[in-house]
Amino acid sequence: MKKRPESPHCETCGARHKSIFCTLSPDEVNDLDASKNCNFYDKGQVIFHEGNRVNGIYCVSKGKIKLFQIGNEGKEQIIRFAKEGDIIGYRALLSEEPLSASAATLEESALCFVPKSQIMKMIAENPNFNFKMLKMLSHELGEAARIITELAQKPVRERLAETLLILKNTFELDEKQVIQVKLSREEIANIVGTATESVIRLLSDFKKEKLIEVEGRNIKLLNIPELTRVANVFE
Amino acid sequence: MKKRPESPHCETCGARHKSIFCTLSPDEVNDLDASKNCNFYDKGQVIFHEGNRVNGIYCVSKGKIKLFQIGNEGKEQIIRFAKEGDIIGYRALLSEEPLSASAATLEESALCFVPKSQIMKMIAENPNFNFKMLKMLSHELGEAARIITELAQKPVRERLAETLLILKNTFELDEKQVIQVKLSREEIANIVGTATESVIRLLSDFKKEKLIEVEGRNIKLLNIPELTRVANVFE
DNA sequence: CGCGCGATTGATTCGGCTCAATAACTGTGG
DNA sequence: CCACAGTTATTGAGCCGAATCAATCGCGCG
Repeated sequence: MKKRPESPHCETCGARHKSIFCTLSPDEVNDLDASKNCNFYDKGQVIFHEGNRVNGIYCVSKGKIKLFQIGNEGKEQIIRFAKEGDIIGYRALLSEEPLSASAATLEESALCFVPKSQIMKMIAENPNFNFKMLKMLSHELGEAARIITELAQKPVRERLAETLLILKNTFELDEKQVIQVKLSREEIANIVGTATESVIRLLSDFKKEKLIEVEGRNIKLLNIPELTRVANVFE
Repeated sequence: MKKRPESPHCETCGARHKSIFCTLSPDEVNDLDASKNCNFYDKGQVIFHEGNRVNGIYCVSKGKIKLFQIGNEGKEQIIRFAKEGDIIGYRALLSEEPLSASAATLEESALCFVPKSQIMKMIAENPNFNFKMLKMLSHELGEAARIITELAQKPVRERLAETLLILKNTFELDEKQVIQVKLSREEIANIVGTATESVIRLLSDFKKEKLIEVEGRNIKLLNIPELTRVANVFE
């Protein structure tokens, strides 16, 4: 049996301070803590399945998560990522629709489940929290719109360059400029919306052009300004 | 000078009953009405520009609106539509970011501007309204995710078929099965994310296959089940 | 040490874009 | 009411980006 770390307490949870819960009062934090339920996941485990119902949200205490849909040919499309402090499942909860995406861990992770009642209570009683929620949703909506335009209009090379930059912003670089997330070539293809082989060929092009360096699943960014130019992003 | 119809009163505005404002109390409706400002637009007029700031939302009292982004090559990408009872501009308002899209009328329209203060007041004081807002945003987010997957994975033919079905659901059919919105071939291409010529060729294919009939900008749907099959949508 | 999946590379095909040339249509002014 | 100009729609030819298919390579791991 795998040894499981202690379930974190919201009060001391490092993730909380970067999360939507960062401005709760001490009382509210205790409330949240009492209602939550923490679970640990191995790499690659599914947290929830597209199409199912949810009765709460998941807060990422530790780890990295991909959210994806399965297209008609069974191909995965990665919609977004979540990391420490992010919440997932809130879209389906608030719209009262089935989950529009599945979630799976990209590495060993810990997630706390917070029941709907608790979320609704905070929305109703804490205008600050409510406003943060509205803000998060509308921010996401803007991101989604941007992605739609780029998928519709940009060639794969530009989208891949941009994806690398987005991964950098989401997961940051270490001191060696390596993006702090490990994805298979196929997963990268499933973000960009292309074939695995195309990702491989283009990454190898970028390598030749000295924009990146690749070692297994580690990608080191050598020339971010030029990568930005290749990505053709201005905003 | 163009003759302008009377500014509608929220209380009697037909659009209100299908809108997010449908459950306001009489007092709130009066409040809303006092704060709003109605404007009339010709076909093709721009209501707001991507990148600008907003200080309120627009409620469509009459007419049809397209929301779109301009990609790097200057190509328009239509993100969504709004019709009677829909509101636009709320994403930027709530996220406190610049507008992520521009809005333009597809026909003569009337829109009421509701200032931020009024919206915020209703969010703060009317939990029902607040919840509707959260629900709308998260619903939209789900739609956006679905569009992302389809853009990334489906061929143009399927996307066009699906677009026709979406237009049908959004704008309805008249008694002759004609979609009740007039779009140029280029605009259709800018929804689907393809070239104008491709839309023309595929519409002509659909015509040959007896799926649709076309007369100028009127599109009549002859065989919705088969069109659904072509669109390859199951959900 | 060998199995098996993920990564890579090459060859080929094809969907869909671009470019170019008409044709049809819309609104305008005489 | 017609002629003209400027769009918008249509059609054809050719090209190209990217997908698919096939084979090989190279780990990571039991």
